[in-house]
Amino acid sequence: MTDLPKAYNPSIVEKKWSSYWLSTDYFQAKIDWGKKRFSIVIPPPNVTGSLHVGHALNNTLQDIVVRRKRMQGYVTLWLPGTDHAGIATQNVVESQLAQESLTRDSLGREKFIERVWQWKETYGNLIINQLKTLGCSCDWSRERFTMDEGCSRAVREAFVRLYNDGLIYRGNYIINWCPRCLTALSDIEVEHEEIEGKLWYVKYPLEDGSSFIVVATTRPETMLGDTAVAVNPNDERYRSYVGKIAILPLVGRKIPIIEDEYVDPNFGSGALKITPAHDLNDFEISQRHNLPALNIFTPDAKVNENGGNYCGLSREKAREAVLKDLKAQGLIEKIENYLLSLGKCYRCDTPIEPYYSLQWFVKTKPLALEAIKVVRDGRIKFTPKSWEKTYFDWMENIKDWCISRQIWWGHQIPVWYCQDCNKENVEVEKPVSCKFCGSLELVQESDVLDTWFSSALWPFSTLGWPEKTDDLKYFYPTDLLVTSHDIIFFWVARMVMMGLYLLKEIPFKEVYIHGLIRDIYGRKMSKSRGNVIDPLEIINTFGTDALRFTLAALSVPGREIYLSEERIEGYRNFCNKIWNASRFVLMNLKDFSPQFKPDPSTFTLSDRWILSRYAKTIKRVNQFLDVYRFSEAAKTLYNFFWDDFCDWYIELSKLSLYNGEEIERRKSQFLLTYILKNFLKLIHPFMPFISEEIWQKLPGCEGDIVVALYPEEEIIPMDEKSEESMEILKDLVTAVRSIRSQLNISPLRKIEILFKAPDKDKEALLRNYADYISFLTGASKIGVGIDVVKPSQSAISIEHGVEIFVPLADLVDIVEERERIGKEIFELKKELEKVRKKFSNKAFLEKAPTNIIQKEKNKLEKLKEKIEKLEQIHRLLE
RNA sequence: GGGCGAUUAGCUCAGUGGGAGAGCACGUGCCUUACAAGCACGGGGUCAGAGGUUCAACUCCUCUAUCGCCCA
Repeated sequence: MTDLPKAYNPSIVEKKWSSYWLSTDYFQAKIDWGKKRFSIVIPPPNVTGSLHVGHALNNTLQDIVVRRKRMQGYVTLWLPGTDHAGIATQNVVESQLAQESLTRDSLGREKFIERVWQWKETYGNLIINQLKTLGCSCDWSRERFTMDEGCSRAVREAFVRLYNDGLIYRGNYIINWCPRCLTALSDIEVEHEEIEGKLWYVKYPLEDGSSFIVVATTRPETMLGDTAVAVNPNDERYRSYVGKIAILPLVGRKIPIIEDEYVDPNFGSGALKITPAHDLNDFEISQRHNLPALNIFTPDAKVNENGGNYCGLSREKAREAVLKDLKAQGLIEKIENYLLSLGKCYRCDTPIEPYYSLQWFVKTKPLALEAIKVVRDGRIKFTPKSWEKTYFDWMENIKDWCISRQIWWGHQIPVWYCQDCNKENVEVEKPVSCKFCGSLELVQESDVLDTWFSSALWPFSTLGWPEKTDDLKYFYPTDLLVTSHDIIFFWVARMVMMGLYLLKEIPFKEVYIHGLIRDIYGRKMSKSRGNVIDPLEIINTFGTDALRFTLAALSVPGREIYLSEERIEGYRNFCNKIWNASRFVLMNLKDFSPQFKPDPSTFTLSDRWILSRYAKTIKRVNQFLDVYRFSEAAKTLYNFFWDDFCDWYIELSKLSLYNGEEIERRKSQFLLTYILKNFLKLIHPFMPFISEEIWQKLPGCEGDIVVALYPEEEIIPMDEKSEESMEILKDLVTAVRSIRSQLNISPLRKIEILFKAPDKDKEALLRNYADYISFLTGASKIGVGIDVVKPSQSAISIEHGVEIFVPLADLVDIVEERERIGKEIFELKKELEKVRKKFSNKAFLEKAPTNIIQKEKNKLEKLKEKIEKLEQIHRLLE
């Protein structure tokens, strides 16, 4: 007897194998120039906190790919690591400080950064441990961090090269400023939200006192920084105003009225107030007309000294005050409701302030050209392909990338300003003296780089670049990147640009884009909504394998994932099913010898059938995984195991295990073990733990499943004939069971069944496998023949032309039975009518392919035959 | 405003130019010596709407409606 418990207990099993695997070197990629290799780098999770279920999805999919490749014999590298996540991490550490009534300024830059490193140690380790809990088979000996020494060196090297090639510059521009994070952001770090706002029409008096010009604005408070009013040159209404001077209300500044093509005459009043320091479009117009840019806000978005009386007010208060004063002076003409798009910081949700300031930029157009080309050429392939369009659209309209951040946590920009000659020294390592004037007075740029700058180098900085390491030579370019569509611009696109620019080589050959996880209402998961699913909680409740399998089963390309606990529970039950089926097999291996090889000529129909089903399963699973159709692969495995193996094969194997000859029993033991063993290998990438656990218990399974050979299309042939015969038997069994169920016959009551076969073949099949049927239907006696006569009182059914009679003198209600058969005839006739209609259509016979016509003909014949038989019986019941 | 995706059983979702599927939920009967986290049987859908292409449309095309996402 086996000592397996009745229910699968994941937690013990998972801990055991997790630590066992880590004690081996299976996950370490050892360079072997003679072998094919597969490499992939992890999208490094942010060290801001713990993993969420989105990470679980991302890493499960990677692990499925990686484990299969490893089992297929590739030298497989999955390189793990974490991301320093500049602003986000700085924010969480700052709120931690706030709880101790500290601020980063009170601590000072150096102490603060120390604190962040402490945070990184804690949460970086937590994340790595969570990945291990999830079963990720990463090469932990190669773990990296975006701010470790090597990655930092790579960042400086990349910066210097870009700078020397003129692709990095510093300049005064309008950038997106977060008044809470107190830093510049790039365009894509701003999230736009449609809000209901207002459009205020404000009268600006003309200097000559003749009249007013009315401007329309959604942000009246910014008028404090206006330096012009612009109209469209073709706008007849304002022709006479152009060249005149307006007096800025509340401020009294004299500002010119200019003309510019940008102005849309149909928007608002057709006259646009120009605030160069706080609006991108205004800034561009101001550049064309040499207008000054007047900054009216402090970094935390309060009005500064340029705002006169309003100085010190927040943006919101300033708006109220300005409107109140304008109204008092009768300068508001009208107010309209208006839908406007409000930019918010992607890290803290604070409304962004367009801000004129001195920042560092990457000139992206030249980089984008190459990056577009490699995807067009198919050198990089997206799955699903539709994301390529998104990629192109963005790349083709790319804007320069603001990379400087006014925060402390990150890679400090490798630029040293000479205090004597004011020139920029841009170097990989800190220079001793100014290379222009020899001065020793050098001060490093205090800004740090955008987090995504270092992420862009991840696929090669982690392999040793800029050194020409063996790792880099062997593993670069990587084979695959698995990520979600929300960071195609942030990360994927930039890795392509940087890889091509710095290494003249793509960073990866394929990109698989999976969906985002949402809750059952389709909402994004977020901590503030309180709808996050904690993967560790799920793992505690249902087990890691159940979670992994669920995530894979829900991963349909191009679709978001709606996750619910019910679904996970269902796959937990599947784990239990695997467990118990294995338990059954193990319980029946008493005299099993792994050396025993059965003679295939002793295989019965169900043996040949399950082997054929198994062969198809291997083929389909491999085909689906090759194109990243995780859900189809998962479903194939699920259906094979539960529906074919458990529901039919195991049941039928009981015949030979319990009642068969020794040779037959041994044959069944062999096949049960064989199928189970190979199924475990097939499912191992999805369910690493339970598969390893059972593998280790099964006799004849050598070594560890982690490195067992993944089943490929085998020598085992598909056997359509056996599948067909088995289908017939299954349908007949179901028909009899259905009779039992409908007539409420107790499962304990033995019944007699008579089969009237339509031909010799079916007669032979039924005679040969009558034991299957009696076992599966609980029949005590089975009669088979071509000229069986329906017993007077019996339930009847017809499947595959076989008439099934279950004599039940006391149980069949003739009236009810007549009614039931009448109903079935009616349904069949409806079906028949549909098929007949096809044949009455001449064009169908002329144009449809012959195999389809044949198929329809068969269908027609079968329907006719079945109806005829049923009608006969129907008449008999009168 | 531009682009993308979705609309299939009560719920969550697969699927395919030629017989509408799964899981969960539901109903009925079963503690059948692997499994009640189970077994058996069953009910349930004008495949969003309209038009078109085709011998044939849930599937391809167009439009409409609703929902979601991205970009400006």
